[in-house]
Amino acid sequence: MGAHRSFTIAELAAEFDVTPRAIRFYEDTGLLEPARAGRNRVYSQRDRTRLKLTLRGKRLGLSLSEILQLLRMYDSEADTAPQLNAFLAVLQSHRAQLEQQQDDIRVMLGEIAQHEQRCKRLLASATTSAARR
Amino acid sequence: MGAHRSFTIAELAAEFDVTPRAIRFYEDTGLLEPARAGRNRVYSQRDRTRLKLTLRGKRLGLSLSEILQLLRMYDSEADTAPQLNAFLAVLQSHRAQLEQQQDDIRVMLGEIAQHEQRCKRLLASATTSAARR
DNA sequence: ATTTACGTTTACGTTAACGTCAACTTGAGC
DNA sequence: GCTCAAGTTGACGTTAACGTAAACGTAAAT
Repeated sequence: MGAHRSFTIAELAAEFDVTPRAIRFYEDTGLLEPARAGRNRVYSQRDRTRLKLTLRGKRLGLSLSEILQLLRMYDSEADTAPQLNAFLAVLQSHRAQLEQQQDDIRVMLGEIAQHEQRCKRLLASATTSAARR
Repeated sequence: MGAHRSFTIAELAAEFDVTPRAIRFYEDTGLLEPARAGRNRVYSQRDRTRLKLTLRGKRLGLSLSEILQLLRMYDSEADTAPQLNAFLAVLQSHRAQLEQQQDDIRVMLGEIAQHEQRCKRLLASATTSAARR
């Protein structure tokens, strides 16, 4: 149960901490396709999932149109060999980009760790020299 | 030797595959501070490094102003305890964000792997069924 | 009956990050 | 002396991703 619950725009907005305006905007770009109850939008579990994927894509710096391409690819029924090969090519380049980001992150985390060490050393020496008085 | 080489705008543009316009724009925002030879810009190793850091930040989805803050923090001489603690707080939140991104990437790479498997299975079965004829 | 809360559409405003001219200047080569 | 390549400074244009305000509908609560 709750398997095909539905959501209002405000519920999704609260859950994912985005504005209703943003959610409607995502619909304009094709990322979401909510049903309607009269005028009002009704979001399915599928919409919720796509919203979650959208926000994850955004955190990684993808543009909305890039995210849309991904979502479309992922639930497209590619079956011919050319289609499948094209699909694979896109996946590869996407993977390469993610791996580049992983490297970037590793390097940055390393630098952060160094700065943290330095800060803590300085703080420690500051308090001990204060304590000596 | 080459230890404090200098660079023209075109050299940096070629090396990092960005336009001179972008590089000048980064200067406007404060990210770069090239010296001048008459009117012309002369970039030092330091500028080159900052450009590299800038582009890495961009790949991770940071805005130019965020990158500027980081660069400033990293070569600021914080020495009082309040400054150091503020510094540490920023580092922590930055680290948290990077770790979030790491998670996002892990999940996405997992999904990509699944799709790649599926594609390859389908391609294999397509060729074998073709070969059977 | 009328606030109040939540939703809608339409439309214009805004910020970031450059792209794209246009109109020079300047040094190197012919 | 002239051209050409590379650089310069404005200044305006563009795209993405919403924010914001106006004007309205509707259902529930007082």
